[in-house]
Amino acid sequence: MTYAEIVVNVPIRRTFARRFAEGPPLSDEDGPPGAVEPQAEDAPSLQAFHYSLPPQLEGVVQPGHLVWAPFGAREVQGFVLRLSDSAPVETREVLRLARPEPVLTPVQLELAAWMAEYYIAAPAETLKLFLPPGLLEKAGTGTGVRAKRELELEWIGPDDEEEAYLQRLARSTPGSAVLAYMLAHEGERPALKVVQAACALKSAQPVKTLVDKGVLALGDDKRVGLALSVVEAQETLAALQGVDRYRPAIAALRQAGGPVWKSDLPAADAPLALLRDLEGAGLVRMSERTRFRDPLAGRSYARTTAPQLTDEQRAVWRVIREQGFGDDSQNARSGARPHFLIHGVTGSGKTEIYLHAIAETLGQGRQAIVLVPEIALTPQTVARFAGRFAGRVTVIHSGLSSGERYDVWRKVREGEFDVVVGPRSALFAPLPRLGLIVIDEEHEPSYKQNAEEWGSHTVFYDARRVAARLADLSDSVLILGSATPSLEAYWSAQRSRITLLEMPRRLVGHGAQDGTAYAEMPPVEIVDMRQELRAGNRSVFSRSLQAELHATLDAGEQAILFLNRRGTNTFVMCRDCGATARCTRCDTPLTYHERAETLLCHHCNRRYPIPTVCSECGSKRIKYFGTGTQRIEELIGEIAPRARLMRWDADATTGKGSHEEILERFTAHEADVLVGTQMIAKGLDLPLVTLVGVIAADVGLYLPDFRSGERTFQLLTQVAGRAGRSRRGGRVVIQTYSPEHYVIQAAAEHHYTAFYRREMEYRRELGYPPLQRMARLIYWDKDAQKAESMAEQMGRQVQERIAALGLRPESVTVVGPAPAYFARYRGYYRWQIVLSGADPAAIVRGLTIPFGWRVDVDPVSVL
DNA sequence: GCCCATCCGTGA
DNA sequence: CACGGATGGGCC
Repeated sequence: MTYAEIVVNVPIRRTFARRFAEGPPLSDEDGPPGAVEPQAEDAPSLQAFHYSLPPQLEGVVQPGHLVWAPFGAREVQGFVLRLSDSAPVETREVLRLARPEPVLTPVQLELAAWMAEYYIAAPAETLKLFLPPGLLEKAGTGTGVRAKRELELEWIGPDDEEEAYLQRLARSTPGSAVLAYMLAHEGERPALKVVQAACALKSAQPVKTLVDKGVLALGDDKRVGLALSVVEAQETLAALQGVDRYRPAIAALRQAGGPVWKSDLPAADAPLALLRDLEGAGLVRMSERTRFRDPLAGRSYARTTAPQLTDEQRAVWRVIREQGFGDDSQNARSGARPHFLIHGVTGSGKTEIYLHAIAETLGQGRQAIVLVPEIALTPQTVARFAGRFAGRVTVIHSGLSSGERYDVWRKVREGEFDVVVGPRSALFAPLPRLGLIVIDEEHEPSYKQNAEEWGSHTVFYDARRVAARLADLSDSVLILGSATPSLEAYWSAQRSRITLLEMPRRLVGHGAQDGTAYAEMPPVEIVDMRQELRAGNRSVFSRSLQAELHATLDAGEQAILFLNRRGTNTFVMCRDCGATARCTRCDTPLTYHERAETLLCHHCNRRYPIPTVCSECGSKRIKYFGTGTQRIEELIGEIAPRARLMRWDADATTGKGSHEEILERFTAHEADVLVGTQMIAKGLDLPLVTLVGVIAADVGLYLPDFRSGERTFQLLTQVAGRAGRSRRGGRVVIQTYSPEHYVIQAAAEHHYTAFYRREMEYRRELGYPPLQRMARLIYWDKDAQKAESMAEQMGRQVQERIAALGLRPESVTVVGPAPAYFARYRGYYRWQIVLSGADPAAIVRGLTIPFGWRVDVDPVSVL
């Protein structure tokens, strides 16, 4: 007897969920003031159940299959997780397959199991990451998201005799037949049925339509008569018989030169009845077909060919081709292909290497996943891949509807696409013959599913880690690329787990690879803002930055000013009692946004009215301190009124496509100065930019997080890389209060390895990753007392567990239980326990974890 | 989701 | 003590 463990979607009660299953936050916003907690309500959740296989399904049902199974009084869909020879409970029988092919590949199943183990998550939850979106919605009845069917139209009429066809068509329409009959019997009031019969109509609909239009009048005795004068009725008939109303649809259909979806025609030009007329006249073929909701629909990409590689690119590519794609590579490393890290400065041409690797992969009949940070997922990025491999590339991004997502998933599963470009979650695309994974901008924290996030996530995975595992399971090549690699990746490269490939030189201009001109990295000046103060300059702009800014404007060039703080003023304080305006839910200081006329919590996004009196002492003397990007705009107006300004931050880019719009306008030199937050740091190529100013390099540097140095270095390096990407050259001014700090020094010298060595010393000293591993337990609760007591309880359990494992005290460090750095968020009190050591996850694995706790293995931050 | 067992209020 | 509505657990 074979048994199957099946994961079915069993909605569980929300009140129940709040206490035992999911994370605390279930809605994004608090309800209105005084709102009661939501009533019992069911929320979806996957759970595993055991079934037996009937004889006819023995050997047919495999792990990964979607099947129908009895569940209570209902039939539900479920995924076969694994097969076994025994079951721990009495079982019922699987009914039948829901789809002939398994929905998940064996590699995906194995990866899901590995993730559950590694990230200490429920197997069903990791499995869910791989499932087609919406497939298990509506209690597993499969009625959620499905393929879309729509009418497809194709012009099949003759090219020249159109007019004749149209005339016949016009006369044959039911409406005109009815009206013609009524005109012929003018003065009479024939019964409805008589008209119907005379016109050979199956229904009274055309008559009713004419009544609705006020052409005919319907009496209460089911008799109809003309409601218009004879002349008016004749005009109406002429219009009805006229061919003009068909013309727009016909023109559109003929112009298309092939099949067209009905919804792609302007709705007013092509109502269904009109199209049916055309079909009836044999001019159009209509068929209902499954329509693929293509995220790249409506975009055409210029087909591009591979350019000649530069010497540097050639050298890097040779290593990847020989070690990664060569026939011997499988034997070289006990079954796994090597992983590569391309450490290439901004503009060094890494993307071309990715494209070569994809071409090689496709040439071997295999497929590729390309991960990019969500913010970099612009049409330009997609175009580079879609243009090179026309028709074989699809894209996943956060803007897709669940229907589009489902269609992409299905097409990928069916092997219609060979390259999937997308953010973190694109890793779970069901490519059956995966052979390559590329992770661009590998250092980006967005590759880690953040345990801080508001939502019901339960698997806090790191796409880099998972990709490495996936590459090994699927015998794929893995290529990571970054100008500022994460310490983890670079450390792995130092220990030969990853093959390090250096691309230290940047190409000049926008993909100008003719004759290969290289540019120098821009010189960086560090300005000590303490000196500026001493010299009597109280402006946020140093004298040096002001001079450079004017020089840039004089030369007709562009500047970028970077400040990683939004808003006008970053805190609001009472002059009399010193109280600052704080978020009632997060306790963080509020930022003043002049444009929006509001105080904003940057943590939870809640808005507050601008205070007129201090909430503590009632004083009217309220002062605004601290500088954000909006204030910088104003201040530039004061020192350089001639500069045309643009701002690029989260406040300026609310609408869809506004990122692109701002970029396009700045590139077109519609502004001289771009002020922005870290958004401006990401992979832009702005040839006219010759000056980059960092207003305050220290923002974020002193946060009590082990990665704050790494983050700041990456940010500064990236921002500095925006300058001088053309032959015009460029310069960078970094303003700071800590000019001697190694992060700032190394960034100014464009010296990654100098940073790496110092940072590793610090990590080694304090036992931080990548030298030690971390696991973090976080608890949220609206009740401060309960949060504390739960944390204390967990703390005791952790200590007991450590004692039970007999670990030496120095081999594991436990920080907490203690309130997190951001101790409150959206009204929840946050407590945490951070474990570090050789394998802290092993400690967590043995714990009983009550509801409300989040387990974050390899946390990206511990704030 | 939906069924069902249980709990606890109401009113006789 | 009978009824009904709310509550919470199980379903394999």
